[in-house]
Amino acid sequence: MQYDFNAIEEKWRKHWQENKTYKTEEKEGKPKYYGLTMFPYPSGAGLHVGHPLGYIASDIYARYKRLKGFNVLHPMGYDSFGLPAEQYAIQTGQHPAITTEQNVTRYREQLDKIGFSFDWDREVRTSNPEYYKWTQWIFKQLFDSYYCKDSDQARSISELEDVFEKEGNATINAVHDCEIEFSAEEWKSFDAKKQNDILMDYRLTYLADSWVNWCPALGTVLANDEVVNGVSERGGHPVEQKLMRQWSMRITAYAERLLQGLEDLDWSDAIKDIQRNWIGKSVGASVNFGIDGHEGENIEVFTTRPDTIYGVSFMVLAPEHDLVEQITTDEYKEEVEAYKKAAGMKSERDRMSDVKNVSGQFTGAYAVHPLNGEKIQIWIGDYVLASYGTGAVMAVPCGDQRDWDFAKKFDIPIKNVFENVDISEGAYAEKTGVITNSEFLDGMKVKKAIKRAIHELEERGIGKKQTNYRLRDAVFSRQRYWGEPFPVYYDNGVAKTIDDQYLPVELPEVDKYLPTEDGQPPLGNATNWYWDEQNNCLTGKENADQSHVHPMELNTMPGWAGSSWYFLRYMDPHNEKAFVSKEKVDYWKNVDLYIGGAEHATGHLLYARFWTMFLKDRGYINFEEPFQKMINQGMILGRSSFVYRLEIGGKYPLNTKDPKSKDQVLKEKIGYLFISKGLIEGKSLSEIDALSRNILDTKLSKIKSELDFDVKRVYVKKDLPIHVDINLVDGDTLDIEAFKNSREEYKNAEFILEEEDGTYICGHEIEKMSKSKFNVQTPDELVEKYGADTLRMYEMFLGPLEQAKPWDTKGINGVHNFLRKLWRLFHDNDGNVNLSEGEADPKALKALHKTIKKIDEDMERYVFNTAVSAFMICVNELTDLKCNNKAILEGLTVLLVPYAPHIAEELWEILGHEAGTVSDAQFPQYNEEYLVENTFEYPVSFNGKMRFKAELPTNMSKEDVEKEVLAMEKAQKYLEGKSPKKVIVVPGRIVNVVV
RNA sequence: GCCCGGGUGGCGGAACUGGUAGACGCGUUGGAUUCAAAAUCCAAUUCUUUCGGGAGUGCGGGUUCGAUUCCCGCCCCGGGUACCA
Repeated sequence: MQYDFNAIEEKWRKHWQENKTYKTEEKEGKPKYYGLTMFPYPSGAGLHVGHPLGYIASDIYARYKRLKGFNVLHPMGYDSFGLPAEQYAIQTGQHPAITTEQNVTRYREQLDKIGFSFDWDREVRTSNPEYYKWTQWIFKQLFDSYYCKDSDQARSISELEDVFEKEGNATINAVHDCEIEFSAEEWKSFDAKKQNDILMDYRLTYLADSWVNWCPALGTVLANDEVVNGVSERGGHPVEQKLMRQWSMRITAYAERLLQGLEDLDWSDAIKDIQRNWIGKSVGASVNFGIDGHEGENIEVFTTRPDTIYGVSFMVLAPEHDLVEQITTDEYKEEVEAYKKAAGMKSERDRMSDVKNVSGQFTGAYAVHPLNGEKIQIWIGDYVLASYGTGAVMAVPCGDQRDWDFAKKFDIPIKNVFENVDISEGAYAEKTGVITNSEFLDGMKVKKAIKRAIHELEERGIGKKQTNYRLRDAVFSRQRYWGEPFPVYYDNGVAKTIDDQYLPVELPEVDKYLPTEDGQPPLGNATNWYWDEQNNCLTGKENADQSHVHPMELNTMPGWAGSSWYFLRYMDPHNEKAFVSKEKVDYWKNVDLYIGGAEHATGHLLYARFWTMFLKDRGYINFEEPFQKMINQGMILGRSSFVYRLEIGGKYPLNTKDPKSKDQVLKEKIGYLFISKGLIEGKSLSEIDALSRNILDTKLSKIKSELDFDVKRVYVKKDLPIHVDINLVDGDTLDIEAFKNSREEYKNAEFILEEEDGTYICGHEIEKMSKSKFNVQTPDELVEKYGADTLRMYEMFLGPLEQAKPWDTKGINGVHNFLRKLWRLFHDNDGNVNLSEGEADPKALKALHKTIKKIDEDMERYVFNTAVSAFMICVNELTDLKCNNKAILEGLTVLLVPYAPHIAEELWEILGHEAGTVSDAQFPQYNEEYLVENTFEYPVSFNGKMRFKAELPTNMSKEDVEKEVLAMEKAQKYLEGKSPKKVIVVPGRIVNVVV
């Protein structure tokens, strides 16, 4: 029998499904392994070959761990709330749930074909009410918590209320936005609304007004990168800044822990760095500067260099700073207003890209240096951002390049506080050196001076040590339909959460998915979207006038809500009493290996860490990092093909009016003309025109009679590359007939072909895979043609997992041939099973054990491509040895299970084992004895150049090796009669002779 | 600008701590088998050469008996980030 992969793979897929081979077990005495891949958003386009890359690696690892005797949890699910389905719903009216269901079905079909060992009984979908019930529940937990800085953890908000009740808020050390201080008595005297408002300032998820990019035409808020030049990227509608009351997550409370936690994670440095930058910790001091003539007013600045405080020569406020209006003198009012206006006109993007142009405006006011009492000018400048720190800086031009540029531009004196440092050409920003001209800091090194300065500032009550983070609280509201509804209603403006027993609050039906006419989010269209406090159910607007009926929250949660905790649900997916049981989460703990794209570095991967820390604080789980080790798979790039369309134009008699529209007519009449790549490569337009002359003239003469205007001739304007579907191209050769049939307008297209062989050659380029580039390779066709085992191995063989690489099917034959060669080891020339029993050949044993060792090492290093090579080498060697020994082939079969599970099952059965049991076989034990060599072939180098090889016993001493080698005839030749200066012998490695 | 990652044959890539550069696969060329094809097998394949050799891991230098690997300077590509005080 030939290697019939179709039959084999179908057989085993069915077997695995029917026997639930990959059901997760928690057998006693076995260690646990939790392997996870980022779950996909089920888009309409289906999977392309890039998707399974990470899944295959993850599957290989999970299967490997299983063979190594682990209880393995390897689940899969769908991140099924999201924009594309909603967009589609807006266009077609089809409910996003239906679209999602269809897409999930398609994904599942595709995934099933690749032979993954997922335990599908544990599938989760974030859009399922049974799932988002618990997303809502976690939201409520956050709502009912505050962050206590003393114990450095989240605690119940009721504890906080107790404290308020007893002591007010003066003693409490919590993360909050509360601007007032109150006593216990005052607290008790506040009405419920006021108390709720205050608690809101402490909650870990809270309502606050935040500035957003509001697009009235789209009825939604846009992310910064969706706004281009002040208009929406999609559609070009105007965007305005608007204050909106929205839910936020107090992730900033966790800034330090999110930063410190990175230390112990086995993630790539790239991702850690991105998170570190995002959190953006800077340590320094806040300092208060008085304002001349404004008693009691202060400018608070944040600086990381308090040691340079004597180098301050001016102050800069952000143009939006609150104090600007108050302190600007009459003399400068006009200029300051003008500057503010100009700065306001600039988009953030403009301000970013315009780094070199320094601008600013003097306010006429002076600050008072808190240490030496000097008067210093106060300026405004748009290089100072209102949103970072205090929106004001003390400018130290000798130590900061931006301040230096500013001082130079406006002729402000620069004071040097660094000993023996020249600052005539630029600022000195290094954190080394000795401070001078700074009174009590003179002669101190920077580090010491910083400490001393802070000490002094604190002593004199003008400043304090402070740490700043760039990280902002995360907005948690979306003006969308297809997301988790908030379990929240508003009783006279006070947000209240719905009791746990009535969760989930299910997403209501709406008749359209757009915002309402008065700009409310889509949920404003729902008929039953009021909460009846008395009957604990949703009800309609008609009951809204009853005192116990209140409007529901109209926003929904963002995409990252469901994905922030999904890894926990897999442990206990059907639990109706808890998001996960204590028992399950204590068993499986965090994810041992997480595989996914690097693009989620500041989104999902940060939020999931935040929620995990929070859930730990509240005692639901006992670890605080979700993903212990992570690998980010690189993107698989597509190979796009291009055809080159000739853009034509006409030469008209003089005085012809409106040649453009006549060109258009010509274009339509003449139709599409494509030219092969070989004819335009490196050619000028006039050369191309000359090549096309014949066909153009013929064409023109044919249609001339149909024209109602005169044309002298037709010429080539340019050659326009157009993406062509890669399915119509073989290598670079276009299937012209198929291309013509692919689109109505190409039916009558004409082609200028290669002169040599009359083919049409396409151009190509490596790009991101996307539908619009017609370069998407789906796994399905490859599975059909070569089988899943081949696809799995080929995707791994392509190169290191983390690296981006172009997809090219050219090499897939090689992997497929390998599997066929493996098959032949078990069969004779007629295709009958042919195995031998008994002792194995030592050479075969060596081949096998070398491979065991290599696979083991590669798996421990998470290197998959070289493992495939190792299998190939092994099969090549066994083929050369004509080895059909059962014991050897058995070992090889088990080794291969993670990579090619279908053929491994089949061969396992052929070897006489119970069907379907190879996944739980034991990984072969490596035995070093088989690899012991008696001799080693020493490469002999002269002056570092390898000249010849010398086979010598491995146990020979250094001295003897030297003697033997030098005595050799070949050595004499390279010595040229001289005696060697030095001979280096590294036993078992190399001999190097220095002449 | 700053911070990461990378640059090795025609192509994907290998070489774990400095020790035979180019494993493995693709492609290409030649051959065997076959009526023929598919499949399979064998051989060659970094460049250059006067067939002795010479050069060679982005470029220039250095350390070393020996450098793809370590150090210094530069160039190019990919990703992240951005007046962060």
